[in-house]
Amino acid sequence: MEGGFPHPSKSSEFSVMRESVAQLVTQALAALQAQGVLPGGELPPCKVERPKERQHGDFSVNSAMVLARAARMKPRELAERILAALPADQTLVREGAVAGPGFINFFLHRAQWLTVPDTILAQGRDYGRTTSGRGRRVQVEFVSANPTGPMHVGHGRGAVTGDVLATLLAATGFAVEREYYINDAGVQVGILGTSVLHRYRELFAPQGPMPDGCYPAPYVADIARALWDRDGDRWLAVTEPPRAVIDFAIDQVLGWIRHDLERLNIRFDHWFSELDLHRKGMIDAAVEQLASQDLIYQGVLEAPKGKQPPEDWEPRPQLLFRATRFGDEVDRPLKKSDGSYTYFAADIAYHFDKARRGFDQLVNVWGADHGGYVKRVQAALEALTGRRDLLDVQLVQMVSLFRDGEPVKMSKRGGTFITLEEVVSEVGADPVRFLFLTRSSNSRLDFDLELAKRQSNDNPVFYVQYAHARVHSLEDKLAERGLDPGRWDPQALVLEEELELIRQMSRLPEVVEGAALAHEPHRLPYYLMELAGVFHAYYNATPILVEDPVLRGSRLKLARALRQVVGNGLSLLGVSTPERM
RNA sequence: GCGCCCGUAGCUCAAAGGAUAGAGCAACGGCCUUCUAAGCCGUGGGUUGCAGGUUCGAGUCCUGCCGGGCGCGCCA
Repeated sequence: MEGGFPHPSKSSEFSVMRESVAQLVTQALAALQAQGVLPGGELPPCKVERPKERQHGDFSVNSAMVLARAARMKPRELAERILAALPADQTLVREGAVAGPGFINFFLHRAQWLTVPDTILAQGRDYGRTTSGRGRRVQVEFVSANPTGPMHVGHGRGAVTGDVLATLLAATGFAVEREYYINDAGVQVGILGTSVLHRYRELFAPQGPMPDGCYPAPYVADIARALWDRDGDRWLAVTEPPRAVIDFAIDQVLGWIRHDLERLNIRFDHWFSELDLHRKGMIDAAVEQLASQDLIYQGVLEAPKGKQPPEDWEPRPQLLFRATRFGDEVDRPLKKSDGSYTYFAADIAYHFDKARRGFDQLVNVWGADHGGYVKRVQAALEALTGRRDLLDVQLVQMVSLFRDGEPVKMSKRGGTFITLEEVVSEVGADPVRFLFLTRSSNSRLDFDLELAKRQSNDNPVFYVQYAHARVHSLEDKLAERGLDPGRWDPQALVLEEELELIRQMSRLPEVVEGAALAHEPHRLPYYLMELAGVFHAYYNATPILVEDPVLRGSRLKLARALRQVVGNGLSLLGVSTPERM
């Protein structure tokens, strides 16, 4: 970690201009260390940024401001020293200037930028990938919808978020595994079994109303009929649903869930069963380990203040985990009053198991209503593994459906509930995947079914895909007119718009890496919309298939590079790259 | 009561602690029919909820308020 830049470059491999600049500055800082201007050893981290203002150059470095204190110099003075210490024989930077409070702004040689299209085309589908993950193992757990009913759009958002995050991490050089945690134990799946059993009996004789809390939705009857098809009247005599019936129902629902995920092109490496945790004694083992660390006791929790406590609330002693030792607000219960484990207890065992599987990092994508669980799971993980930062939880806010700007009214009771499957069937996988990532996970998302289907520029998916298709139509047009592809000569590209397009195209690797490391997949769609915007503007203003073979060839290569960048970006999102639209 | 998330242009939202806070839509003004998309170009629009603090620098970090969402025990 020499020179104060967090990611020592491997720019020969990726040809990221930014890395090359970082390398240059690193050399200068090392020289200043040798001269005694800067203290030896590791320096605080500095940044190379893309300035918003063109007049601030191609790249901007903040080293002088960060290191001024250590150097006991004013930032601008130090900036001058850094500039003077740059290697003399470099061909990258045309000009370096000290500006503002002490930024060093670098203006690159035009010829350097003009090497980028060739680099992109040479790297092809690999352009955008980096190795900074260094093969470290990351597990992304996502969806994990209860196997008690069809997935809704909120699950879909979590599914896309987790899937793309996993893809981005893989593209950044991590070894990634996708995992689905099946909540096939506990009360809810029992209710599913009871509901199915009720509908099953109705196939033989009229029954009374469903017991309280059961699922009235039509899919339950579908499961009951399938159960009848397989087992006949075998379960007529039972009163409580046997495990075989529950398992049958869960399998049916999981089949739908897999199908829905498949339609979104999402596949998991592992499906992890909560029931296995119970059966294999893994919860007992985890709780015993906590007990051996004196982190478990019998205690009485206070009822939550502020709102009405539950009807049947009464203070009673229960088994508690000392989560407060690890930053949680209160100690958390491990067993219910009937003696069975809480969901939290199973989650402790589950995450303990993840840790023992040797992952360097765990990422969970959860619905925002699970936000209250983050601290306690992290607390338990820290207690069991000593690692505070092993788990990162990305909370995904809810999705609201709209149609032509009007909210879609949904009620489970009224039967107007719209499932993920219905949305995907109506608008297609591409808009769902792309549009679900057009907000930060922390923001609620409005999804307009009509907008998602629209083939026009106000639909971001169309807008980006169309940039890709446009280049292909240029190829068609080329053949149609009997033109040859011309010749590449960077000298022919003299327009500022062309340089700007190249600068934007050069950003893909840093956007991918940044989105992966920050666990913020929405950055990629935003980048692609901006890139597509720059290209569309260029395309609208500038004829590409011109008579002059040199100009034609040069602009065509630019367009082909653009197609590669947009295509790679869309592929990382799991969105198709149509050649015609 | 406590914790987490959110509060940014009329609307929906961006912005690894960086310079003069950006896009899309809407509004306003212009051009138009030309490598497929009633399209393209441009303009205006802000005390980043409020008040302090940290530092070279805060929409971003800290503290306290205001407003909204989620959660805090037997759902997962």
